[in-house]
Amino acid sequence: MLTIGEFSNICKVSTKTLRYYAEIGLILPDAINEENGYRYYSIEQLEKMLFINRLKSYHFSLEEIKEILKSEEQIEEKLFLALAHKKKDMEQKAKELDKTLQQLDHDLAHLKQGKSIMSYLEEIEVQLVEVPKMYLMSIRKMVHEYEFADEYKNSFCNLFQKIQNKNLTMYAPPMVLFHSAEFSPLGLDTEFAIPIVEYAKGTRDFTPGLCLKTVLKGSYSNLSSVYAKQREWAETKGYESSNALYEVYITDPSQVESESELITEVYYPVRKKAKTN
Amino acid sequence: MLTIGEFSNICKVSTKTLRYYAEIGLILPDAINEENGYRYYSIEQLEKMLFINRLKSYHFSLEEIKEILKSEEQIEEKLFLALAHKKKDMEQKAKELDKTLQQLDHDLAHLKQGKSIMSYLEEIEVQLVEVPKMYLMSIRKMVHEYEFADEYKNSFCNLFQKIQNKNLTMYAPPMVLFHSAEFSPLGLDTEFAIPIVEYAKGTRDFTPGLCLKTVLKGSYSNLSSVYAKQREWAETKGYESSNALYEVYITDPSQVESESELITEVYYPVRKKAKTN
DNA sequence: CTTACACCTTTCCCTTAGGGTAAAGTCAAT
DNA sequence: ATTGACTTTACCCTAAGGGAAAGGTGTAAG
Repeated sequence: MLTIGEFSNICKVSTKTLRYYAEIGLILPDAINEENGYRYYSIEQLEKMLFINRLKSYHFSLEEIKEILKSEEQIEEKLFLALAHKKKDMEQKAKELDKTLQQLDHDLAHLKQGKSIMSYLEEIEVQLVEVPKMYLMSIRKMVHEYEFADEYKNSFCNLFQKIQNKNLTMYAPPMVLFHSAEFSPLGLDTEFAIPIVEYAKGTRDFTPGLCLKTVLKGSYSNLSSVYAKQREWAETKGYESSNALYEVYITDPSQVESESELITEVYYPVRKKAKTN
Repeated sequence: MLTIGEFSNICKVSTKTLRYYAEIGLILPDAINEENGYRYYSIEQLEKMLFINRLKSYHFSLEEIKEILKSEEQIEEKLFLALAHKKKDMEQKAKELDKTLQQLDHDLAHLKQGKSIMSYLEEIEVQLVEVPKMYLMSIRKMVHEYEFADEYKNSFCNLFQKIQNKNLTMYAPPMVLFHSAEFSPLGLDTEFAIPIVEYAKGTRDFTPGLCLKTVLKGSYSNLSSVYAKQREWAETKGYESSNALYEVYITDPSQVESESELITEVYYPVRKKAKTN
């Protein structure tokens, strides 16, 4: 039998950690001296501890490791599935890390040239446009971010068929309107819509009127920069919000190879502010 | 002025987060209504918030971000240094992620063949050897892990010179002995030593005697597996520890291209256990 | 003018995976 | 018997917020 200190030295796991693992039931000492509470670990437990360390290196949470260890019968299948899943996670993470590193390089290059990191904001163009009244054929539902691409495809597939059936004419590219900006547990209140020339049953009026319009090329992560820029523009030119903003996805997010090919139009309905001074 | 909710929607940062940032002084509302405590943010703060988001995406801690924002004068230089440093961190991280992914693939392949993940343990060979008495020329000091490679080089450089000066004969490859297994704030109690044939002043006796010996090829992260294996071997064959274990670094860790080229011998001094039954 | 409802406030507890420290008890060797 | 290394429990702390509760506001519609 090994004392906690010996066990700790062999496995390179601190005694503190071992006590914690005992507390959460991950690996319990083989025996505990009733009188003084000393923990004793068996030689066989070394292998279990090494296994735990291995899983930890794969970024499993202790809860997940417990779950894997618990399954006695089908441990191999469960382990295989868990590992395969973790692999995907980690590949995703690696990809993101790579993307972030590219961004970082980009920023560093900018700085070297004496430009500010946030100078990209100045390249965001805001135009004031009058958007004519449209008829929309649309589907509105709560959508989570992760299912957005799928819903996008399904909804527009659906809408295109309806249009064909009813012999209607498309007036502009498909649009997506978000009717609430905040995230709720149900997802975002999303309306997939196609502007139609003719009025027809099942369509609705859409009259955004005067709008600030910005064309965003590339990743959606820059959306908030666009929002900010438009807000700033409105502020300095004396406009105020008149309605909920909406976005037009010129490119189909599920069809695009790289994020950099994405094209999105952001519309922010405004009106001239009444003079207050 | 923007309410916290508007500010939150534009920047895609939760109101909870904004309150937290105000609490830690990262970004304070431009104005607070004295009567009802409502926070109001200005349009100018949007850019600051976007900047914070950018830095967050580079894995800066909020504390670090605060530090960067605080420096008004030399913000560009500071930012440049910080970014360059973060870049190194992230590249290191990416490398580790890559290594872990390779390991994972390896394990998955093993599982597919129906082998257990821990089956590698069975390939760790433990031999019982009698190590003859040696004279050691050595330097002993507290060494941190991160300075190990440097200390290794310096110490052996030093020792080699001494040997040459005194005209002594090397008896075996350079060794490193760890006299305490646990980590202390001062580092590990490390002895860099070269076995010498002749007895000479400045050398010390070293008589490990009977030892379990294992040759480890590859990364040090498998050291604990070796320890565990030797312990198990000793247990089942009725041996017990007789002295502190030591390791011999056949390869110079600073000269090796890839971790997989590392060769380390682990010696675990033992004696036959007195029969207790 | 009232009411409904969305929005805002503070306060308290919870999360992960342990680290640090203190006070007190215990083991083995000298 | 003493010493020094080891062990125990108990308590507080971390980073970056999330969740919920309880109560106060703002505004738009009826």
